[in-house]
Amino acid sequence: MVKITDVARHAGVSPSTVSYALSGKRPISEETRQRIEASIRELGYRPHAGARALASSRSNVLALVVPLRTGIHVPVVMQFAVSVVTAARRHDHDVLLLTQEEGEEGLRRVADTALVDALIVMDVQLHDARLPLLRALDRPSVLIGFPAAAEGLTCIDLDFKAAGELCVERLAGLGHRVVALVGSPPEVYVRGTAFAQRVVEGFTAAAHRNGLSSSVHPCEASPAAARRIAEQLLREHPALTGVVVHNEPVLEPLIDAFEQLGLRVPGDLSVTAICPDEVAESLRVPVTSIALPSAEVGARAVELLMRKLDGADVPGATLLAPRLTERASTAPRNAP
Amino acid sequence: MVKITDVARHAGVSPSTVSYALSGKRPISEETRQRIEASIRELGYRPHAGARALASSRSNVLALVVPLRTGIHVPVVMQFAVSVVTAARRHDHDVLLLTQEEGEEGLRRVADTALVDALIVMDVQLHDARLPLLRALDRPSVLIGFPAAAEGLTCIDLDFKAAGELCVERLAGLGHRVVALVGSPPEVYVRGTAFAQRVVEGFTAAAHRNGLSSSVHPCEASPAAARRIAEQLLREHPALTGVVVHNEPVLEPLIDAFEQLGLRVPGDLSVTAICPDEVAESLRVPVTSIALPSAEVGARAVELLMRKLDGADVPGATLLAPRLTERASTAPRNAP
DNA sequence: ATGAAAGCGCTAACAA
DNA sequence: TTGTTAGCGCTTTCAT
Repeated sequence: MVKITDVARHAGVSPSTVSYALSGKRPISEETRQRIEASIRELGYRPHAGARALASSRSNVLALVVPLRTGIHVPVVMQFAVSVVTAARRHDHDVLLLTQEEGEEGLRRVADTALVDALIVMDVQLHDARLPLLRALDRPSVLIGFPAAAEGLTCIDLDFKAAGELCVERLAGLGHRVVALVGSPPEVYVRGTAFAQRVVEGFTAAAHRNGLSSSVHPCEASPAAARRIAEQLLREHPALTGVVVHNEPVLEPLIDAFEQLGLRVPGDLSVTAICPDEVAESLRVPVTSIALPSAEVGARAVELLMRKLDGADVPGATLLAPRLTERASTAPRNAP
Repeated sequence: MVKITDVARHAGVSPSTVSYALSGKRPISEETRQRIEASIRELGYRPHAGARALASSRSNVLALVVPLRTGIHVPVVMQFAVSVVTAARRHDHDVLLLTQEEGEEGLRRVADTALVDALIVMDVQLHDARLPLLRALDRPSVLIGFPAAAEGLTCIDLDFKAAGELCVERLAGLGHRVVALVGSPPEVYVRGTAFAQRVVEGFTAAAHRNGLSSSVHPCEASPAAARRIAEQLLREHPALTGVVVHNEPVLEPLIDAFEQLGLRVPGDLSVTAICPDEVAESLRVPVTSIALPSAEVGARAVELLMRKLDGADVPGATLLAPRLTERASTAPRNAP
């Protein structure tokens, strides 16, 4: 194995000069730098990661904790992971993959052994058991998602309020005047500041702003519940022509129910959803939707972490702008 | 930070004794071990990963290279990655995530900097550009998939021949007497020892063994080609009642074509496929299929790597037994 | 602009 | 069964 002293000897300089040439942490004369670079190439030198980590107390590795829960959309996770790796590489860092399963002990282990410099935690729950630990660790972290109490933590996620707004704006733009939100199961709204509530806020505010008649309907995640909601909507809001769905499992049965009740999508009813693109695309009627911008979330999470590692202050909350993808479930309102 | 000397002092022993107590590389008296363990707990000691790696020239980290190619089934990759992490942890190793995108330079980097001890490479192509590098690296690797020339490499994959056989056996067991294989595009068969050919071998051998009439049909990955094959099969093999499909993108259009031609699946025609479970499940008619056992492949790949790291010899080729999942596309042959 | 030298925290000979 | 000690290869003060 070729080491830094070999390079130093070959280039006729001291090891520290090679080190500084590599890190750029102090000025090196152009000529010396050239010689060093030539020696490095010629000898095929690669600094030993462990030695570096030991001497500099920086491993240049980030931990990424991925969820295993069923109900999480796997392609979203994968896309996210890839974007984290890509972004990390741009900053000369690598990514260590941890599974949720490892739990708090896993986080503590990679942090306390100095195996990683910082952590990215996906799928953060409202009352996540890992929060106290993340606050206590001596290395920075970024959470994907917002827990109920985010003080002292750095979080990033889709701007769900803006997403709710955007869905309504699009429906309004298509001429719809009566809209409904089919939301998450009731219990989701109960436990404090949830992203589900943010959707409701955005939905309601935008409906108001646009002078639309609107209503909000929490919905259990079952086909039967979807069917009931569809019937209720037709009964109570006969003029309804626009629906926003923020409840993945219910999306398909809901559309089916509407059609069985004699409403064509998008002929009689326009539907927009907040859900992964894979879900929206794969439905019988591909649904106009807003997805979590996973690649952007990953890249931004890494940027935040890098700034924290540089000792800079970063915002505690980062909200990403929603992007709506037009598909087959939306159309202009029929002439009355 | 608490270090090994702190633990040693606290326990009244030397640092090396603590080290040996931790690694088990030499016998420690029960009493001493107890004292050391107590000190470790009390002080909250965690060995520094970088220092360890430097002193022992083992990082206890494996690299996992995941594909980005479109056409690769993402859930399969993810499931595989999770099983690699889980298996690695059982052997006290962590997993560094690399993307295909990083290419050979990425492999060389993590190997030459001693960031990882060994590598797992997914989605190995028949003539993979990384093969020479993997052979030349000073650390062991395991490939998922078989390249055309696998000498000097350790590979693992589904036993595609056995998969071809198993499909036929199932159809034969259901009473089918005339079967066809709709295979990969023709060019796949041209370029040497491919997994596609292994399927053909198994299919043909099993058909023979069971006294079935059989035929093999390479097929382009397009709906039009699927349609043509369907028509051709009906024309040339009117008694056909069993089809094996080893061509993912063609699966759905092929079944559609059969039904448009008046054949019910599985009423008139039984279909089995070799494809990811996600694909098989999501079709209009869920298809009886054999999937790549990703979790098992991941776990086995790690085991192989561990044995190589221990200096043991391992087989160059590991073939995993296929497992067939019964779904809605197969039924006993109609009484004639 | 460069060099000398002291560690970083651990492992593994070598000794006893 | 345990201790002593010399590195592992690099970074970073402190000097010059």
